[in-house]
Amino acid sequence: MKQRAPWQRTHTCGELTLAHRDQDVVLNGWIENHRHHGQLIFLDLRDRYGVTQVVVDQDGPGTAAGTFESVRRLGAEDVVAVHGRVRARDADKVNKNRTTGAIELFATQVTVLSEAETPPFEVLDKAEANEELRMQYRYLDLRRRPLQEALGKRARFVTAIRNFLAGRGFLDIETPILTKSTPEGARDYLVPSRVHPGRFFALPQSPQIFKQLCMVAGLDRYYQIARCFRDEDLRADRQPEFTQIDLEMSFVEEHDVLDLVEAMVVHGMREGFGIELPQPFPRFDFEQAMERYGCDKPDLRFDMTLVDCTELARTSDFKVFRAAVELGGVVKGICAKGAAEKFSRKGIDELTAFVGGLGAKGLAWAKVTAAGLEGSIAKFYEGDRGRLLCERMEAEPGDLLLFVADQKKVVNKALGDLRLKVGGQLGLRDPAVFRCCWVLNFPMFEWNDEKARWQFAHNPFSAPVDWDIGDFGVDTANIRSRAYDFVMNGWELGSGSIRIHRRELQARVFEFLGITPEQQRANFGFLLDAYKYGGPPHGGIALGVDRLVALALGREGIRDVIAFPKTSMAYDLMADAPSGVSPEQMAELQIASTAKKTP
RNA sequence: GGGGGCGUAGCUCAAUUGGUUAGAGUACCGGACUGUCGAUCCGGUGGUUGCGGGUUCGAUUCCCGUCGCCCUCGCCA
Repeated sequence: MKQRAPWQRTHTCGELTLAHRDQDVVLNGWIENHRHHGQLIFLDLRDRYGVTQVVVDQDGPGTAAGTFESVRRLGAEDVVAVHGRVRARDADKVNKNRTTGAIELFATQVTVLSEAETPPFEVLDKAEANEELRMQYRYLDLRRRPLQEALGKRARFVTAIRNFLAGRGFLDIETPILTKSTPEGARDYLVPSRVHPGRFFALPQSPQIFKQLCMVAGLDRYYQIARCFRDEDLRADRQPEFTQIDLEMSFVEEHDVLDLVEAMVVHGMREGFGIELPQPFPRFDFEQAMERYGCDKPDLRFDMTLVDCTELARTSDFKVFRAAVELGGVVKGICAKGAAEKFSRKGIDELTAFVGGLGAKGLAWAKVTAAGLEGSIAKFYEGDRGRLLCERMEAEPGDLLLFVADQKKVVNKALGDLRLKVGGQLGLRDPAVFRCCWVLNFPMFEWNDEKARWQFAHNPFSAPVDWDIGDFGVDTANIRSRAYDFVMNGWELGSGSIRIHRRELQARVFEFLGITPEQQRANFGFLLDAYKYGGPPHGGIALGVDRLVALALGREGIRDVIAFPKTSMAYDLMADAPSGVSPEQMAELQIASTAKKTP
């Protein structure tokens, strides 16, 4: 039989019920609250599993001498062991808000395991404290239910993912944290090398190249819950270090990866959060997503798709529409079902200002009534013209129509964002509803105005849709890559591709982007070399765990699902990191700081 | 790097047009109380108004600078 010290718990603070009545038990936990009634004291004892009420009666049967006096001095967050007997409460004294509310622990002896100073903020779920303080004393904030629940479900989710992938033959393989800096992409976090003075490791922005080398190695199926590091400015959904479900498979095409990841996400969401995702996830071509939703990460919780009305506008009496078409632009609209009454003139003015901020010159609108259209474009769409427009927009009386006319890029951006805004105002973006989709065939390259050259739209290892493409310089903007994004509720949660697996093609891509053979050798030589010795066709994906968990739990940002996050200035308020180091350490590494202020 | 918001008691917040001794709730400390569960009642401690400077007879309030936190644009292949 297992040894148990006298103070150690027999049960947790979440599990005692009427089934345990009259049993002698020991609980360990933190004092969450205490209520004194003269000769009677109530303690709420908390651990990860719940809260149980402890009663200490000065003259109670079996109450050890001195117990009451010592308990009287206890306060919030003291850590104690309570010996006692489980007692059923009278019917009128049951606390229905707690799973343990039907019983209480009648204490015979209370041992103080650790005394606590008054905490800087109250460790109660309902107590408010600003985030700065909560981050500084993260270990106290972590005692509270919102964070404990987030970390608990996150762990369940990750375990489910591991089980899923392990069950399908994936190997969990660790890749280096100390690795090589590469010029493209995000800024690297650097680590100086002592034994190679003047040289630096970089922390990985992702395990990308190593997982591809795993494929060259014939490991066939790789996965890793991988920490990634990027030294860029932060947002609510970005931390300097974050976690990805990273995986790669050999001898596969897009549908193999997508099918597997879809099943994995469904499994993880179910096991981790009890969320059932509707399947299959729709798959959109990049172009199709842009046309219908105005963006490459559609929020499918509601419809309100962008409808092209360019042909109808071509012959319109409305000069703004006709002029846009004549200049090679497009006219598109969205139909907000039943929204006519929900948007006043002022509300529509606000929408106009909103799209104005996105580059649109204006917002044409009409409310659909049984008698026809009302609104800014009504007089140009009387009678049949109006009927045709409504038909095109699939609009019925009570609907609100919103149109933007401009160059395609502007229209898609303006209407795409407007769709999200109006959808939000109409309550169509329910945080308890989850809709996923895939977006495929992204452009391979995009033009960088600033640098006046083409650059990777996704990553330099994504294969072009046409394996045997001759010249990347011809019709560059229309070359598609075999890249795909996983999207949930308008959040990009994953990104991957079928990779280039032949040295010659990879080298040509680099060359097209102006990376010289010397630079290729210096930065990616080991990957190019590896392909000399037989690289299998392969592809994979990386999913952002922090964002996925935050979304599933309806949290505002990913700090709420990370145990020890950093501030938006990439600072750890609890550990005080980064910090200065001694001159000796600097000297040993043969580095010097040029910072104006020394920490 | 740019824009915006915030900073007052341990915590959450208030303080009129720039004007008396900067208040309230809560926490904390002391007292009363044998059925509370956000206990209640009585009393008390607690302030570099983030920091530095300026304007003023007088600054929490206005101005300049600075630090920190949050949001956001750029950035994040």
